[in-house]
Amino acid sequence: MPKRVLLAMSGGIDSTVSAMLLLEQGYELVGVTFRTYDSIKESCLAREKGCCLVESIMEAKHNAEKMGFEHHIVDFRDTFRQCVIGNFIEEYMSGRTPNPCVLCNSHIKWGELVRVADELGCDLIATGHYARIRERDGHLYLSTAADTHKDQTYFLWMLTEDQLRRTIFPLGELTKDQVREIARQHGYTKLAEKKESQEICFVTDNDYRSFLRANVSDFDQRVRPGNYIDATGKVLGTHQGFANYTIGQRKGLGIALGQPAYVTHIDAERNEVTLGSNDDLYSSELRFRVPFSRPNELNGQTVMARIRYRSLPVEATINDLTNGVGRLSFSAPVWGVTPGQSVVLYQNDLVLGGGIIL
RNA sequence: UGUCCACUCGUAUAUCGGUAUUACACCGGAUUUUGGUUCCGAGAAGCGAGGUUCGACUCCUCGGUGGACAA
Repeated sequence: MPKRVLLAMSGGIDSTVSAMLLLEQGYELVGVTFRTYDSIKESCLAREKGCCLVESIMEAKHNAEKMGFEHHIVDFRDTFRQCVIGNFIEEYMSGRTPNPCVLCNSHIKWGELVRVADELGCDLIATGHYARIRERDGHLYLSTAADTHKDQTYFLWMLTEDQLRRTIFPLGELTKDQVREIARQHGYTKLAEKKESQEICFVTDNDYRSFLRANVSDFDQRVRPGNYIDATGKVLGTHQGFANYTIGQRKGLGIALGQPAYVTHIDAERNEVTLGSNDDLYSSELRFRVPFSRPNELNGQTVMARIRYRSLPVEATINDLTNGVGRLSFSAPVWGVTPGQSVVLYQNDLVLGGGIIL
């Protein structure tokens, strides 16, 4: 009897091609698309048509019907708002830079997906992520995708072994080009040419600052203009409120210092934003928090640590890991350590764990 | 009121008697399932009025504005 697989479908090329592959492999498929938030983009209003979001949900449904398997649209708006958006707002309002995709993957995509899978009698769950799963010493680990440029393990590091045990990544062995080619072969030429999705899904028009203003009731009271200062505390100018900035930011500072200026530190309490040079952003150490413990003992290990998506992992040693808080010492300084972002710890292709930078 | 100094893209600056530089900001694009970074491209200026000169942002005169000093 074929195994029933619950496939998370966004309406994009990756999840659609995943469906094709799973069907070819003989799985019995059930498609599910999450309704996570409602927003309307200006660009959609301007064209007086349904928004991209609704269109993708419908496209996912149509694709599933076309391929001949059942599809469900599940309303996760409450959980999503509470968990992902809530954390997003809280982090920014504390002067940190959140990583909503990481949280969404672990809490919504997998957290809720497993529950839905159980309800629908599915043994396994699948998504169109570029990642693999590998076993070592009796434990399951995330493993980087064959297409290193598309590897998305950074956003998936919070998945637990229990979640991995029920997961399939149909695209893990493929490159993006191969995925496009498969879509074309199946007649989905338009989908193959579709632009990659990007940006935070619930933030319209790529403007998280407006989102905060619109979704934090007392935003204007809590986020007020304050001082730009340098490392010595000297006042350099006026900023628009700490929550509008992130570590390493150069554009949008609205201040001319005669040389490029970057945000090097954010103090939400004092509403101060420190500016410095590019060199000032290098550090050889960071502290991180682990929300749960992995099956292995990480303390003292030397790993490859990635402090942001699309940056090369750098060799680092894990120290003083106690009570879910640890220290990471890099063998070479890294640029732009940003509190709130994830640090993901690799050993070759395996994801050993990760943490939230403090 | 007198003397001296300054005045250049939105901001901060460079240069030169002959196409006005650079940085930041702004706009567009590339890259990217977070923020940010990076890359490419565009627009954008000589305080005003005269004069000298083939040609003035540059030199001269007057005016304006700002600053310093003097009283």
